[in-house]
Amino acid sequence: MKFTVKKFDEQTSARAGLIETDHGNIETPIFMPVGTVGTVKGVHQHELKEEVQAQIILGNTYHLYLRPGMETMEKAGGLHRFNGWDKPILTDSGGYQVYSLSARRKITEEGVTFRSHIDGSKHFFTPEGIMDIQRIIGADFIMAFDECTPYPCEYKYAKASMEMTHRWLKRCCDHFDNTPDRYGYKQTLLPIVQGSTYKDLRKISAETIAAFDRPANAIGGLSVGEPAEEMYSTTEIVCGILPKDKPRYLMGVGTPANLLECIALGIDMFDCVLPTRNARHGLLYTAEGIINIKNLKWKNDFSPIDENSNSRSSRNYTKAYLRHLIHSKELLGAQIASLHNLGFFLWLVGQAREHILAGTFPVWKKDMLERVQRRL
RNA sequence: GGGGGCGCGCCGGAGUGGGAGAGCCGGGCCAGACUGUAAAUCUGGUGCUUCUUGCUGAAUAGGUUCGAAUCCUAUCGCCCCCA
Repeated sequence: MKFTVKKFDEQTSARAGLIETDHGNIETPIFMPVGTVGTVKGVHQHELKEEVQAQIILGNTYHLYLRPGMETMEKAGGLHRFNGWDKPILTDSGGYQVYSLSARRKITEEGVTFRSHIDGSKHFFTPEGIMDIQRIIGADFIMAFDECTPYPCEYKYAKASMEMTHRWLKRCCDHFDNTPDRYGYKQTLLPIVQGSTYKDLRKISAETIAAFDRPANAIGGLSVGEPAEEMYSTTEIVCGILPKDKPRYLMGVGTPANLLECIALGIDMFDCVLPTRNARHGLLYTAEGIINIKNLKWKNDFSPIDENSNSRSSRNYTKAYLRHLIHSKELLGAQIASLHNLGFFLWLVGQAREHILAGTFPVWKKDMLERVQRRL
């Protein structure tokens, strides 16, 4: 993997860059659609490419390990071959499931035991094992095994958890560096900064992570319920420490406004389930504001869903029709809405990149920030 | 034509068979939530009102009773059986 910053914004910490991988290039800042179980819910791979213009998608270690399982993944020749996506893939390590499935797991220094949410069976994951699994999945970007702490989180717990995540990172790196790339293309390991919303912990964690000197770095433990201002101030501190010449990935973020603010703070990569989940629930993001397509006021609105969308279906189908589909729980509704939201998220980061390159980012961002938060 | 059964809130269902419930379970409808996906999920509201308050209310109209969704009469509607 190679990262080149094409341009630093003069007034903010935003940058436009290029990540080169064996599965193709990624222009940053970038939004990465989440495809937990090997599919971005409701969206075909060719639609991700041609309409959404996604450049990289996610998969999830915990979910893919449980189903279809590593035997199938290995026989398939990795996730790219399995799901037919030939561009880059990043897999989350299961660190988020340590948070989201907290009732079903037990953490020890050695690793985490999960009781499967599918059949209740027990599975023990170590940092080393998590590296092996992601190698087999064949992710271009492999995430370190961490603990994503909840919000709020007591200082004492946040500190102990962060220190354990750092020890796990050492184990991840050692094991990763002693195992070969699985399918003939380069795999890259990303460490994750933790420390909850405590500035001193975040500073320590960012310095510790930076010292590992990996090709890219991630920030975790945010977008777990903290106020947006906490997210921004924490991101700002961490970005001030993580090296400028390496990609910075803010995990699990976020809303269009979050993306704009965090791009300005120096984030290059984002992922979030919001555009796809909210699409299925009828919430649409547009450059003019947020639409709850289920609302009565769209019942007889026969204008296009979004005439400026990247997504062909958003230009061709009407609001009234999409409202009907979502109301009727028709699968096509979820598909159209997911395409729409992902198309918008990718358009938004693409525009951010163009304005950074053109030197017009701050002005554009100010205007867009106001627009995307409106309720239509 | 005769006999029997049943009628409540936007719809369906259960339940009750003199001491009310604007109650219960579905659904619809109206809103809200959702951030490295246990989520095509979850939460709230859905007679009127001055909305943490009162009021009206059990097909319709009467009646019995201290008190009726419940018992009686008539009418209307639906279902079943017999002719």
